[in-house]
Amino acid sequence: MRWSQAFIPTLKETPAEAEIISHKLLLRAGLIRKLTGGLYIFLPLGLRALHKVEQIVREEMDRAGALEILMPALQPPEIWQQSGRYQTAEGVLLKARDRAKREWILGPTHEEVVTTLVAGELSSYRQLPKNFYQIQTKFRDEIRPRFGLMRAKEFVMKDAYSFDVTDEGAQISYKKMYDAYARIFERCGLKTIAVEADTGVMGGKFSHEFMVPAETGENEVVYCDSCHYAANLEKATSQATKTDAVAASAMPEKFATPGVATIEDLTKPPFDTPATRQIKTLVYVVENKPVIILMRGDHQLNEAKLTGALGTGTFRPAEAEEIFAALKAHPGSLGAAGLKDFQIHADETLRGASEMTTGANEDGFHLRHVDIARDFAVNKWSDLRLAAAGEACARCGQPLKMRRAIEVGHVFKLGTKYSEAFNACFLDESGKKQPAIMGCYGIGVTRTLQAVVEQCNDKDGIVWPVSVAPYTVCLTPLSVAPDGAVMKLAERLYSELKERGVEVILDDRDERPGFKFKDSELIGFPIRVGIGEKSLAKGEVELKPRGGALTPVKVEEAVEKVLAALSAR
RNA sequence: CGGGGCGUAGCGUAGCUUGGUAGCGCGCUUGGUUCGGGACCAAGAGGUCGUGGGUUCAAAUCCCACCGCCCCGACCA
Repeated sequence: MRWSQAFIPTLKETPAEAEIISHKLLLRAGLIRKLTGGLYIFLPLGLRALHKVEQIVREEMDRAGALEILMPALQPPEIWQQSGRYQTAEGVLLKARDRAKREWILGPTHEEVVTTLVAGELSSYRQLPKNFYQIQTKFRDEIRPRFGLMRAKEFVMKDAYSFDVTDEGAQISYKKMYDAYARIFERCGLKTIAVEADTGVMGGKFSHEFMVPAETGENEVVYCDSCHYAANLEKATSQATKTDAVAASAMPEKFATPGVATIEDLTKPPFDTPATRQIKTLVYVVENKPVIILMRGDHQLNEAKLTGALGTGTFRPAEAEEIFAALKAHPGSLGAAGLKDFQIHADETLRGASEMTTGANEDGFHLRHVDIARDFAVNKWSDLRLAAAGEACARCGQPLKMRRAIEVGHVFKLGTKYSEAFNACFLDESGKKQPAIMGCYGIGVTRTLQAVVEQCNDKDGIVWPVSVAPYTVCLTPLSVAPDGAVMKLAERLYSELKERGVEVILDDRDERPGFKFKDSELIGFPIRVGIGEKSLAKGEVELKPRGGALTPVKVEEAVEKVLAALSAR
């Protein structure tokens, strides 16, 4: 490609819309432009990089034995009714109507479609396992699109769906995808960590997310350096540090705490009760009934875990009026001592605790000398707390760490939820009908692209890995007079590199050297070859890897040196 | 949806408090000089000041409503 013929609108200044480095660079380097919130146009360079990521994904999926198909983005609502997700996923569904006012769904994911396909086509165990994938635009009615391609209303996703005869088979399919994902992200030049994840509305059995560590990530990852345990904060566990039982507990005693409304307030004089010796009483409305949740004062409730403990996701924190109606007290003075007519869920950490302080269920009063076992009618004990950095790893006991990360991929073991809903069954060896055991596997392709930029940049711009760079080599003649020796050599190298299969761009613009250098560094081509009169006088050109040192190379060796430099990166 | 911020030329912005001519930088056009790290000089083109309403002799500026964008929270690849 000749730069003068291309469309590469680089920007010296950052548009106000961008907040994080990758978004700024995607705009400044002329890779994308915004149409409106959450919708982006891929310009030529951006599209080339996107295609590179897609191709890596495709090659690794094929290598793992998955079969590429393409399903419609437009889907009939009936199949969403059939899976039950017309209601449960309603929040993310973008809908459209045709001329007959019939409703359509712009596909946010394709479990329903692919399972319908399989239900009609596969009927024998001999045909399994199968894994179908596609690379396609997905639509989601995001509550808040953000950070350019990171979270958009429309994005390119690779989604794969595996169908197996047995649980063990499904496990193997899952492992294949897990391994393929690790290869894909590695080939994209990304450092990722695979973490245990919550299955959320997908309704699966277990899952892993592939995370790119980044301060700007929207996820919190909890990990352990010594045993390699890593999990999404939603899913993470830590050792239940038992609350010390203090012997010879007196009977509960009510005491006045005027104006005390928080755990924090009680830790101050004159009360001086540490948060670890307080019981936090939360009220949730679960399927229209109030449920009481007890946490230790220094712990936070993890709603993902609560979903698991309750067996339902339809709950919300109760409003202050609802709480008062149920307990005759306001938040800040709540307590569950002596309550009998409520479901009470408590976090494991509180098991056996005594000498605790909690609300008295009377505004302005608390109770001390509370003993969980003696004074509370706990219906269910579960792990409900949000893990925190510094707590002991549940596996090895070492302190856990926490960091932010970008989720670029997610593998799920789904089970038979969809195969049962769509009757995607097969006959096994004994002629018995069985639902296929499914897995589903997603990669945010556009997000992965941005994650690469987020991870690979310096003060001058993007530093593309060779594997996803829009062009790998930028030829920079410092003078473009067509009859000059510099441009003649540039043209010759341009042809030779193209012949050798190198994706090369020739900066034939009549611009000053500094201007061209800045542009090539902003865009981040892995190798730049500078061709100028000074070095040419010595029979040399200048090979400059992005972010590396400039090395003079002999003209006649230039092509080989470029190829060597590319394969070394 | 709740909270915060912002809409002025393609991009970045000043002006708004205290109403009266819309300014600067980048980019763009033309000419010239430059030519190894985002050159310089000169002359230009380009603006319904987000939209609608109100106040006023007069509104980018004051008031109201709406729309859009960005950030923080709930959602996810």
